[in-house]
Amino acid sequence: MTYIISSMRYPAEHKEETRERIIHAASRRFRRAGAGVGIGQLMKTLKMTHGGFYRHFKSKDDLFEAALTESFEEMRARMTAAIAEAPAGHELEAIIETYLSDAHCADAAGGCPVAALASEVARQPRAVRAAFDRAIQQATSRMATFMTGATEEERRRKAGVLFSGMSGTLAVARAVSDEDLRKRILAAARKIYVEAFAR
Amino acid sequence: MTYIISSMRYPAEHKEETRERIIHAASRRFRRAGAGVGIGQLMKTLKMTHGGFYRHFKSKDDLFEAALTESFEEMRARMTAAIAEAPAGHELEAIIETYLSDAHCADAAGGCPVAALASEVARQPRAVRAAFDRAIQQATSRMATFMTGATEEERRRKAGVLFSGMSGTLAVARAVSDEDLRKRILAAARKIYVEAFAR
DNA sequence: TGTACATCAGTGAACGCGCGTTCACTGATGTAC
DNA sequence: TGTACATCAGTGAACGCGCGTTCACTGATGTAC
Repeated sequence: MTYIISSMRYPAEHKEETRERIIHAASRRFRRAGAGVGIGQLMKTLKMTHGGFYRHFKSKDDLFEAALTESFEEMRARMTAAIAEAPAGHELEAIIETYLSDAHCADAAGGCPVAALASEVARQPRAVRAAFDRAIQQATSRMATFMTGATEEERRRKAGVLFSGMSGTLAVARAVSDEDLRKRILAAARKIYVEAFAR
Repeated sequence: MTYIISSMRYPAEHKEETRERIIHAASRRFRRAGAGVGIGQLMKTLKMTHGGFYRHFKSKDDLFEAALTESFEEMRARMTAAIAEAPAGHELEAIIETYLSDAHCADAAGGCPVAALASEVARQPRAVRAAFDRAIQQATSRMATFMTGATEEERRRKAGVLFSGMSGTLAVARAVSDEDLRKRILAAARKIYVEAFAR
């Protein structure tokens, strides 16, 4: 297969880099504005034209799937950072406080894809939803390591409820138009979730 | 104002009935397929043409707001029925079991608008979001009457967290493609929420 | 080193389509006399 | 009771627009010799 690689006109990284730039921009755009974002608009922000898009993805759904997966990875990295900064034994508290922070609420583009897109994912084709399954299970497993509970199964179940619950609270807080109500929703949830899961 | 009423060519109920039929169909469609549903498609299901739509609503946003409000009312009625059937003292349990039932999960069109539309409401114009605020507060107040807690404020806060949390869990369960995973998510949430709030 | 050539990421016109909204109209109805 | 008229809910053509996707092309690049 060496001859295929050696016949490439551009360095192997070039195309891959463009692909990554598209995915990255898309992952932010989709989270901010929903799955209805157009490919034309998206490529324009990258100073490219829409035609080139199809050198990288076979369809918009294909991109959506890649962008969704990247969003989960990005979220995972954010949470890893929050956990790293937390005092030992307070990791779950840090997860809850970070996830339900006013900052995360204000930053849908850089935030959790579940809070931003869950109801739209339900209407996407199978491949996208299968990617969602995998990402959700991975995130839940990870969170389970910080939960209390006698069995792995119990910790996983608690983590799943906490995660999906927090995503709903964040989605509701974002939908609300009154600034004060939004802050109260988040504050109440932080308090109750910390008491229920991290004590 | 009698002369205005007496000058109407159709009985006063006729126009109002059509308006209600549009809102009702829209509230189901939006919940099932999202805010992107077209007015043409919608009117076709009512065996009407798109042009007539504007005799009843000044814009699509106007309809969306009305449909959202109706969805909340419908949900409220469903919950009232579930509560009425519950043994005394088990009302909150009934709310949780009904909300997180497999049946509710499978019926987005007839279910909770928060689970179906929260992330899309965040991108809607102010008027729609203001209607969402009102509906959420009303639903939370209602739910608070079944919560334990020393003060009204505490009961309200708990109700808000439970409600937004359950809506997130339902949204995630719907996004998931694996039937088994979906059922496990719902079952875990029913168990944990009942233990945490209804015991 | 210099030149001819092949590759292919990206361009931009074009496609068919459905969107939200407007508007001149139709025709069933109720009212006036 | 019968007829002329006014109302207005609903029709359907038309508008400008943006969508996802295709495709002939351009032109910068690396390779071959």
